Amino acid sequence: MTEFEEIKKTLLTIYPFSEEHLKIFTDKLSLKEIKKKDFLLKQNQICNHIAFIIRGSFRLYQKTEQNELTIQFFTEKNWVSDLESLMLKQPSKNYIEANENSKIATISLLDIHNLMEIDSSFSMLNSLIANLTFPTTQISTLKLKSPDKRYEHLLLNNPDWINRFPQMQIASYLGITPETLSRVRARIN
Amino acid sequence: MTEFEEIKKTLLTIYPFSEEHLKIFTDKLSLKEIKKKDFLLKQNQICNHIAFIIRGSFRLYQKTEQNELTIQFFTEKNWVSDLESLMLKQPSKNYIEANENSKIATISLLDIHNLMEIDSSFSMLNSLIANLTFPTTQISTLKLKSPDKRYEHLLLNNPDWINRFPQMQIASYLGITPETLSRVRARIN
DNA sequence: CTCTTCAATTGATTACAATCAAGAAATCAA
DNA sequence: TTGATTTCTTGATTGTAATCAATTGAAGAG
Repeated sequence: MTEFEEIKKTLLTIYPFSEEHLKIFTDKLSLKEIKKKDFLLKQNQICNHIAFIIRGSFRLYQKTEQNELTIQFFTEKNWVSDLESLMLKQPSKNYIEANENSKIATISLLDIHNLMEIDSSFSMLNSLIANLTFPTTQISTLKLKSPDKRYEHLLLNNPDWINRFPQMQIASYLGITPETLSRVRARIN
Repeated sequence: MTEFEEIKKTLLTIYPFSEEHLKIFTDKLSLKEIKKKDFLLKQNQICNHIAFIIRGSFRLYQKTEQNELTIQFFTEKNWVSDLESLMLKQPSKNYIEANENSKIATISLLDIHNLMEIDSSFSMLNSLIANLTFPTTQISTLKLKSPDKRYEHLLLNNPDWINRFPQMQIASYLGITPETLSRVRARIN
């Protein structure tokens, strides 16, 4: 299972787990195929898994009256979840939708907690969960508001997103209208 | 130590710890007085503690070229820390400054991890850490941009902040200028 | 208590992104 | 492949928050 190797690699960046421990962890994983436009999570569901993206991409967003508000994108070799719902065990405000046909490996929070009881070194999996997303950066870029600056910031930090996700979604992520994004792109390129 | 009672109460909201466990936890706490304008954390320091606010308030902010950008406020009976620096063990981008003379009880992340090794029920302390702040809500309110709406949202959710923190800081938190905030207030009241 | 400094208000002007609208391009379904 | 639907681009206009500026008000130092 070469796909588990990638997962083990990400685990080793947070803690020097033994091969044995890694095996115990990966044994808890379930592989799943998710078709484009299918949901990993819907509003009001309580999120109780985290998923490693083997292939494909996802988008976390909220539905407002007449819009979708994109909070975050996730691509392969990263973990995806709704941290807030997961940790607070609350119904989610968000949708997590596959933007492409994707393959993921999921593990439940319960399993993670059980692993922690088996062996304290698994406590380090917390960092894994905590790593999921720190939107602080997003908050500051939103407030340093110039659309051009925000787009440049994206170009610098997540250049791959730009050709991978529809501009409507990128615009929503940046907190601007699609028209403005189009003009920003014309201006900058 | 009646101040520890408040802390125990917050712990019990996340997990039914025994009185004995609560004692083990509170024994790790150190009490500190922090004067107004003193720092709990400065930029580039690695945050390795979390602090319970017994009395007073704090502000987490970034310094930009010529501005301060307020990310979050914290008041008594809540935990304060820089989640990102804490979990990723990275130099912080932020300052955490006392807005008033304050009294806190701190515990190191190391101590928390040690507790987890002693007894797996302490693994539940993760939720404590995770609880620190979920800025997702902030992101959506920033994008649903009308200053009036943002202020109303604040009035609804954190009315106490409004008379407690300077309007410059509130404005920065809302991502608007002080002038605009002043006008919003005149409009709404 | 007074003086100084910093914060908040109010006004006038400007800049710029949202909105409205229409056409071009790309994506999707049959 | 074709047609239908959605997304993207480009233009013209409008609304609104930022900026600049001046005054009032509050807080802090001595």
